[in-house]
Amino acid sequence: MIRNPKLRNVPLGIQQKYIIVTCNYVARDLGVTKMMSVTDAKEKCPQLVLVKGEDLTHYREMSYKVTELLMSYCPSVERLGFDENFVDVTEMVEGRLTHTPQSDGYSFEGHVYNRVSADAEASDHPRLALGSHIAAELRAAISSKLGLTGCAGVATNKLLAKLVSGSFKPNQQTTLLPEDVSDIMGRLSGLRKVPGVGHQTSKRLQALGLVSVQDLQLFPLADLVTEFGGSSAQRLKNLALGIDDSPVTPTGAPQSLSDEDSFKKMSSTKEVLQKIQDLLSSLVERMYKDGRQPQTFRLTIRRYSATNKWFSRESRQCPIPNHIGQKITSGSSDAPVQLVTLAMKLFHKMVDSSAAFHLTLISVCFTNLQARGAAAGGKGSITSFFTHSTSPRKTQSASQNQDDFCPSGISPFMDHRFGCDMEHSSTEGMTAQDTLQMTIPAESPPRAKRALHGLPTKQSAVVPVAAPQLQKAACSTARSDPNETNKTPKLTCRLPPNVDPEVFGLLPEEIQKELLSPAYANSLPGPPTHTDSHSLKDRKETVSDLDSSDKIITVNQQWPPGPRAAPRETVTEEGRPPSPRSSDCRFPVDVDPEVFSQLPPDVQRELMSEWKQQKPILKTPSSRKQGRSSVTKDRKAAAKGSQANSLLKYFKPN
DNA sequence: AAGCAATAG
DNA sequence: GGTTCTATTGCTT
Repeated sequence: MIRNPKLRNVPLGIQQKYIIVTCNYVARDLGVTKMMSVTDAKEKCPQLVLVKGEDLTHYREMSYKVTELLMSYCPSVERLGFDENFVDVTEMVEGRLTHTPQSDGYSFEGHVYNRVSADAEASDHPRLALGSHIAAELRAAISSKLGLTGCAGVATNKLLAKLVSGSFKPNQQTTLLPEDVSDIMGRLSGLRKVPGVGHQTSKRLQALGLVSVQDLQLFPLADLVTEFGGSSAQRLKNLALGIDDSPVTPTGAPQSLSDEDSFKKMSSTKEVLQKIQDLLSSLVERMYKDGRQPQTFRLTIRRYSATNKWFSRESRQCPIPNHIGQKITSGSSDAPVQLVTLAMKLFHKMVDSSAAFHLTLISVCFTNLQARGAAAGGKGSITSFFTHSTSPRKTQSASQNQDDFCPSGISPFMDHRFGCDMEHSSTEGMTAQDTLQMTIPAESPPRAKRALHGLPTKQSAVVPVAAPQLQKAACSTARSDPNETNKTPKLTCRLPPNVDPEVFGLLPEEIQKELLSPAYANSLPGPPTHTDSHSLKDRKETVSDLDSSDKIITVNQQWPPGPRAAPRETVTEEGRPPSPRSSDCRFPVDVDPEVFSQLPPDVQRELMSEWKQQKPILKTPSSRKQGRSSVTKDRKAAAKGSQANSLLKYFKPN
């Protein structure tokens, strides 16, 4: 993520608190590792340049840009953290397969695992070969449009795509052939290396005497079942065999937004209140920009205990009353105050503030995010607390449903998956790694007959992408002065409903006055009070300053032309989208192809992806297993429909 | 629906 | 195996 060319050849680490959470390759070569303490890192590498990274805003934004870009090519994108994406490219592959002449020889783009020359195999694996080309195209797009580099892995399922993506490291891609599944799994140094096997699981497996992947492959399923239960046992065994039938589940807009901070010690409720206020003011701002209305609020803490070092997290949550939720959505300046009140109630459910306590972390979280009806009163009228970064973009509710644009010839074959893994370098002091993963059908329409070392006929591919990290430049404005947290007991009798007198007493005087002003007396929507209207604006200005300054370059290391060579905002992009794309999707009947062809390429691509997306959304339910809890089951599908508006914000930049 | 555990980057 | 700051899913009550 650090794009400053001057930092490119300098050891760089991203610091959160006293930890180096990640670092560039220069630093790694000098002995710095991820999660190393700052002290150790500086010892190993005194020249190490550190960049603060606690604020994830810029990483998150860039991360979603990558996901959006991928979705514009293929809607089936599943995020994994901020820097990896799985893409199921099965349909793209099938589309290209049917539209390309048989006589065309296939070849692989990038590396092929365990192969030096794979040309011979390409015709044996036309889908994987096509997937490798798609992966290369996606990486090229990410590079040219976002200035990020990274790796990709192409394989027949998510597990394999992820594993193979790291085979050639930086900024390369590799494809895994089915005949090498057993090899790649067998080479893993231990069970812990299997994605999906975390620390706890590997400990339990070790207790059964299982250490290597082979141990697990050979272990009787029945014995595994007694330890883990049926479904977990089968899944674990499958993972060891390189079998993963989990679908690429489109991630869509986030299901929760949270903000947290950790510290050595916090032991007074005054500090707690202040911290919660700070966290909430930035969280509420994010929530407002999101546009959805949160239905539940959660507060979590981590306590320190002398005997047991760190105690795990505890949380309490509660519904958010509608009138408060609406204040968030509308940008009302007293939303944070109301929420602080809620939060303090939750806090007191966990902590007896009359006794001593020692907290090391506080987190606030909004969940159960509900898309607003595009209805009345919208946020357009409220201008106070925050400023809008995005104007109410095209609320095109049009054509929600035209289902049949995609190649009808694609029946539910197996899916191939392609995985890519990308390492990017970017702006100012940071490096991040992104991974793209893609899925593609492996065997074609005719059923796969080959047993591929125990692999199911189902295949998919995944490509990873990296998200850059930008240094945060501005803090959100702190609204209160801790020193003025004096009580004003006499005023409590006039407090509006929903305001806890005790909490009120701890609030800064300014806020107290605000609460007591006529505007709040009857807890009505109230006139815009813009006491804090500068908070967001400051942030935006900072960002654009960075964008236009010489220090932030949108180009990464690999681009010879110095700074800002890559058009970033200038999405004019005349490039390639048109030709390859048109074979992947058909026009709706009411679109004149000639007119379409004259649209700017990026508009073409966007329209294409919109049309294509109708399908997968409707298709999703069928690919999800039925019979589960029903509530969780079609959450994603439901979200797709009802959250269409907010999804635009995430997946349709301007 | 609430709270926590596990996994992941 | 925990450190940071997130985010998701599944289990249990």
